[in-house]
Amino acid sequence: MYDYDPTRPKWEQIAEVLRDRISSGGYPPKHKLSEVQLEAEFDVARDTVRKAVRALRAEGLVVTRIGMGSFVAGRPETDKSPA
Amino acid sequence: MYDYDPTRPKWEQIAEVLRDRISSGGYPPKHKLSEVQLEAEFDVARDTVRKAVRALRAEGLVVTRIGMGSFVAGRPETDKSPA
DNA sequence: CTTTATTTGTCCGTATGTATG
DNA sequence: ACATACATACGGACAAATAAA
Repeated sequence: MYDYDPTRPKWEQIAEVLRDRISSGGYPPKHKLSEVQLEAEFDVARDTVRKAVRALRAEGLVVTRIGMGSFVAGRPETDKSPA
Repeated sequence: MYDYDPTRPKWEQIAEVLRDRISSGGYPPKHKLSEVQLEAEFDVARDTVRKAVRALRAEGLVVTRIGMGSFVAGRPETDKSPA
């Protein structure tokens, strides 16, 4: 289980963990971030997970599509799309 | 119960007690200072408790976060934040 | 096309706690 | 002691979008 710092919001701490997984490569581009899955892993309400994901989305680290899910965003420049 | 010195503000005396608990380790870092709880323990109004907490906050002994609560501050040096 | 399942979006309410008046 | 506002956190319910059978 996770040891949450009571002086800071859970969603913020969860966002940090996810941000770290993304930057470390643990969560590669296209990796799916399921709300229900994160809800279970971090043992929090969906509302809390959504706040964390929203933060990452605001940072451009993840993209969300209704009915599909949230995914780790590929780096803006270094995408292998042919010119 | 507490024996308050009538010649001095209650909040000041309460602040002293709390300051002592913090420095003695009775209240370790991250320990929560609930206004409701202190209100009951010291048998004073919430305003009185708030004045005491405000004093400790001004001294940097506690940190307060909106919607979360007031907590004993960790020492400035021993923060686990990397960068 | 319809049904089912999955997932995000949005709204409701409840509870706790701080900030302010 | 009361009321209002805001922030966190939890839980439920339904809608919308997507995909697959």
